Amino acid sequence: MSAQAQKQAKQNNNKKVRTAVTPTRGEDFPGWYQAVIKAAGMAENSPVRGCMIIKPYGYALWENIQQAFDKIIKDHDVQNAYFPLLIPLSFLSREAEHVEGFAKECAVVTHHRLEKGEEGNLVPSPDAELEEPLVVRPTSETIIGDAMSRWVQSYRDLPLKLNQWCNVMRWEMRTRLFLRTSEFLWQEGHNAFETADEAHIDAMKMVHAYGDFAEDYLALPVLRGEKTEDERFPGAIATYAMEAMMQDGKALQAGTSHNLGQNFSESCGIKFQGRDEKEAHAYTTSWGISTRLIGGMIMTHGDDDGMIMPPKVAPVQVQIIPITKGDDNTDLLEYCFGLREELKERGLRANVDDSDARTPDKMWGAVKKGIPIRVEVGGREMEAGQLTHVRRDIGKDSKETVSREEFLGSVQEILDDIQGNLLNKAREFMMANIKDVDSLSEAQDLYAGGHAGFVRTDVNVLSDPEFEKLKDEFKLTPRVMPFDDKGEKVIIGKAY
RNA sequence: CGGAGUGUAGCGCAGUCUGGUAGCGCGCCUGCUUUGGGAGCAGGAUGUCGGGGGUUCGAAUCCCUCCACUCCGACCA
Repeated sequence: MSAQAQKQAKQNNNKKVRTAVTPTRGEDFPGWYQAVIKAAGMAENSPVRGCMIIKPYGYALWENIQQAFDKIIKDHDVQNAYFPLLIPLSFLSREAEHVEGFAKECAVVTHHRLEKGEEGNLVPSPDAELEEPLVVRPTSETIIGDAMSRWVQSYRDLPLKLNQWCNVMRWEMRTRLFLRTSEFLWQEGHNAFETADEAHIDAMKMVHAYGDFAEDYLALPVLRGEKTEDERFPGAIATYAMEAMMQDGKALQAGTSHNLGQNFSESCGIKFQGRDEKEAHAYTTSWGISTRLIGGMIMTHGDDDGMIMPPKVAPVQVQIIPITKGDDNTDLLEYCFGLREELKERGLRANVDDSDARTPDKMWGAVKKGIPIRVEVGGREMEAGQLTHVRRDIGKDSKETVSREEFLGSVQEILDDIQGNLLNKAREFMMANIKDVDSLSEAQDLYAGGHAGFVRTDVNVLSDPEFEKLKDEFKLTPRVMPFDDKGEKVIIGKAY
């Protein structure tokens, strides 16, 4: 083959549009999801079954989520605290439904010492067995309830609003990075009130706090509403949730807020003397969001070139890539670092890629990490006091060369536009994939015809025997009864 | 816990049926040439072939045994 022919063959090959990530979403959605996480360097599987290692880039994203939502928590007059990782087994058993719900997925600590076994390996020492086994917290209602029972004596001690940022463990059968891991990071809020009304209002307030946060910060459009009885948190009288739709049309429960009524205050003994001088049990709520949100962001915003970070929580908002030439790039790097300083002064998270990687690799690295704005600076731009910038959400068609001043003046605006664009695109997708149907047979036809999204229909279908068949056939579950439909409709879909 | 499968270099795999000195691709390292959307050439490093036991002159390969993981189901933020 001649050099010319080789060049031609290469060009033809390139026409197939090489994606930064393989497989593509269309080829294999779950495979694509794993590849995005790997390509962006967010997390990986660990030697411990079902537990992930969150790598610095993924953890930086979590920290930004944490910092942003922590402010919101405090705006709701909730105080942060920390409770033990290990919960006495007897605590968990206090609430009947609760223990029933979590018993099957608990990691249990039974010993407090190791010794040399017969084969020289370490084994739990038989004479060091705990009198009462300890459970690695799957959630902390019971141990926080126990503390509250001691802290609350009078109606004057209420409301008591606590939150903790921590890890929890649920021994899941099948795990997937961020979406379902045995150990995950979350915040769990636990509030106690004097009246049923206050608890109801609080549970509602928090699901809306989640919904607003998901939309405003993560650009995740969500449906807010109540969970059906079957999908309720074990021990709750009502569970409210925000439900998101992934690009494959499946549902992701992105956050939940529970009204626990007096179930936990009775089983944990959270009682107080009321204004009427009588003894009463408090009304409690609990609410949580987790690292699962990261999985939701990936599957909502990512494309075949990898991650796309919403600017508000992006670990790096602007990646500056010096287009180095020859040996001495001192001036160019100085220009780039100067630019970074100016971006930092504007409160932005900017980074200069001065690694010795090759330029195209740096560019694709920024693409795969989903950094909202990539800035390229070469010798020519430096001379002219210019730079070239590209938006991740649009790609190379958005490439523009402007003066440094102009960029600095408009960079925040561009980031805001990206943030809005991501939310709008995701919202349009979700809305386009929710189909209203009047009957179960209509839903049946839709799914049989390959519908991959949600179906919205009358809540009465929940008690229809035909609904069970539909659920089984297409692996569907009732996701949420949206507040927007006043609880008269139910959203049905396939869940993660 | 049921069904299926896989463990060989950092990653992805071939080699196993039919026993005979450990292989390929990517990545990594060195050098030169390159560098504005995924470079080319040349050279190089890396392995208790999941663990233990057995058969054999000889085992990644055959036999026994244990272990781990993955996928499908049941469970789920």
